[in-house]
Amino acid sequence: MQPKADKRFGEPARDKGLARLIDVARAAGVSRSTASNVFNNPDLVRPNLRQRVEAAARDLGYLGPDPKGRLLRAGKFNAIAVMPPSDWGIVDSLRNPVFNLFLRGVGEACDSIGANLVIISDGTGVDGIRNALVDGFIFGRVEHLREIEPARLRRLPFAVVDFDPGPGVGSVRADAHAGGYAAAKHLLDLGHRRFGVLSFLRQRSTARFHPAGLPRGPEAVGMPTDQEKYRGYADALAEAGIDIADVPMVQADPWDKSAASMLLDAAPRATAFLSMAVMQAMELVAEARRRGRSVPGDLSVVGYNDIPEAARFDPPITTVDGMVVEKGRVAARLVFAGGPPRHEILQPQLIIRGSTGPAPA
Amino acid sequence: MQPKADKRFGEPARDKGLARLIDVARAAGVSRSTASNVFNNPDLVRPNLRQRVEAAARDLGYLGPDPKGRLLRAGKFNAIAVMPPSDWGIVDSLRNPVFNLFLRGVGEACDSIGANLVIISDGTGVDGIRNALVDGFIFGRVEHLREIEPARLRRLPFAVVDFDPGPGVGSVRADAHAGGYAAAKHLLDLGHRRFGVLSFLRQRSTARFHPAGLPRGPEAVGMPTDQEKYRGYADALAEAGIDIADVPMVQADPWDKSAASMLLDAAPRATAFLSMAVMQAMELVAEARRRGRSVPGDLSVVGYNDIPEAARFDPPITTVDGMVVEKGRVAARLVFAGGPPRHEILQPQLIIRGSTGPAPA
DNA sequence: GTTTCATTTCGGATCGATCCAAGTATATTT
DNA sequence: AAATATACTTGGATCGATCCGAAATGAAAC
Repeated sequence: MQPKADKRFGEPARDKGLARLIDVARAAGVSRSTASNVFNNPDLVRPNLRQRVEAAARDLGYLGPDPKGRLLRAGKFNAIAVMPPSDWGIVDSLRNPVFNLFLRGVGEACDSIGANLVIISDGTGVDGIRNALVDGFIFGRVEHLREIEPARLRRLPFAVVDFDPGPGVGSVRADAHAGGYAAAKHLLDLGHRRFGVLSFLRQRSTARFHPAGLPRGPEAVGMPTDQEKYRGYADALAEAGIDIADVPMVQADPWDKSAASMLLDAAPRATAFLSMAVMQAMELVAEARRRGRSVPGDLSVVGYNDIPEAARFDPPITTVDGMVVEKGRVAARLVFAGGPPRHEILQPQLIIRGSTGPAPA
Repeated sequence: MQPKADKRFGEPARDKGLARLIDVARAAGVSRSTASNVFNNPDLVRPNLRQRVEAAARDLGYLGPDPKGRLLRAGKFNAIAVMPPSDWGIVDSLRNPVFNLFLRGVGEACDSIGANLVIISDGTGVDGIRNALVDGFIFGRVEHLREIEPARLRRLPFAVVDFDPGPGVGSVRADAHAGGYAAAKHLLDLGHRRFGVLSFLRQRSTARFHPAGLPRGPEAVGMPTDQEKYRGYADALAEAGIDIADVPMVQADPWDKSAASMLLDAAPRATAFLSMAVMQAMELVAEARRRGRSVPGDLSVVGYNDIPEAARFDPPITTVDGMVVEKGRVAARLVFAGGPPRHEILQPQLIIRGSTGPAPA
């Protein structure tokens, strides 16, 4: 993904025939400081001098102070970096609809203060962090402390999402347990008692079917947040006397289209499905309909995270708003705010739409 | 959109208690150059010295050369800027599904050479261009030459999309005429003879219905590319003896949901619809179905541009692949390549899916 | 016509690093 | 052991601007 950016050095402005501030100053017969002021504090310079400098600048084709030099003094980049998850590139970040939501949140905060948004190519690579020309970092998804170590060493403000790296670092997360709980509770309230679960796989591989619940160990249900969702499901089901270990589950990569099909085969009598991803939920609904089962008549599906497409889907998908946009906003604010690191926890909201209905009699 | 980013200057590293290269060098009892080499050309430094410098760096908590200083010498940012269309912010760029496609193309090129992608907040503002810490610019959508003038003055490589600013500037565009032509031709080949057109409005306002074709003047059919699509439609229809001036058209903002409804009312007998936006096409299909008309049985719809959602839609939308991702790729390559400005023209492809079928008998 | 005070202008120092020509230590050859 | 080749190190210059205290200018006051 990164054949080490070409290191040929840019030529100095002089050699390119470009005017520098000092050239303008000389041409106008004033000092560098005065010329600088013409561009940055015009009020301090008397009109006649100012005009002379401006004329000189025009003649030399000088547009204004070079950001490089200015930057060196100012020490501020007016930009914030988003680090894509470990093994992603820029494209993956842009393509993933949920991450896109997150970027939007960050972008909103950037827009509001006029800062630029930088997506780092070399994700969590040390070089990417060391050389990024930004005032702070946002880590889109982190699994290990060591991924954020270089940022801490650079002593730039940064924030981490969906991962609590301890007291020294700002972080935002959504209460995925509450989100999962709400999703399952909704289906229970509608009278459903036979469930199926669609979950992420941590590593890329083909879909797997688990006839009886959660295999043990950390690798089990995807990312830590997915494990929280799972426990949220489990707790809600438990209240209705259902042991989630008895609920069939398919684990699959989001791109794996066979997952929906596999789950419907595996849980032929289930009427309620909990999906940890809204894309998988849509795929499940589509597959169910292809098989002639009506949604939400015969079966109900709840997704997780709310992308715009879910609302346009036929039927519109009932899903949990995982507060992803808000997460981006908050993360950016944590970085811009400076100050002592804070930890924010957001509350997901269930959004009831058309993919869920009463359990069939 | 931009309350002028806070200009407080970052403090010098010294004052923050941060070590600089020179501090490390002093602590290790070597020259700055040698210390620099330890980080950049370790092979040049004998092991014992190197270890001394590394130890000193560790003791002082120095991670490596500060990108600011390095940058000043190197003159290269290893980043490329995307300028959102004039009145957009970062959020708008990320939200718009077609622009997102474009960003992906740019991102792909960035990933391949390990460069960062910067989305500029102050779109075409002069300051945004003047101060951006990037090696080149890509203008996502430009309507006036003056918008790119600051970039030209900065003498950084840049490329423009869907707009031909003349020989001096690199540009990429898709042949929208060909795309429009292909869309209309496809419907004609299927036997359709009664059409309706759904087009963009240039300015935000409520949907407008044009019972008889294109009003004159440049403001007529949205952006210049849309005018090309329109002429593409017109030329294809003309070959079948249909004057596009007789085809009902609704112009609307993409977000305006009333447009689909308005067009169906206005063209009750039409069986074929040409939409300049794929989102509008989906909305039109949805509305038609809501009215009990089958797609593609009773009527056919062709969109323009291919977003992933279109393929997942029920029915999958027949649309023109406007080569948006490729546009992004090419634009980025034009910028990275340097050399004399080139002008690339891409050929759109019709993608036949489920929203079009034979005209009803 | 000085003196006083506010307004402009100036030049040296600085931001943090890298390049480069020149100098010094080490290794090799004879 | 001296001469030469090679491998490391070094300090000065530089990248392009801004800051800041001091100097110069101009206006107002006496």
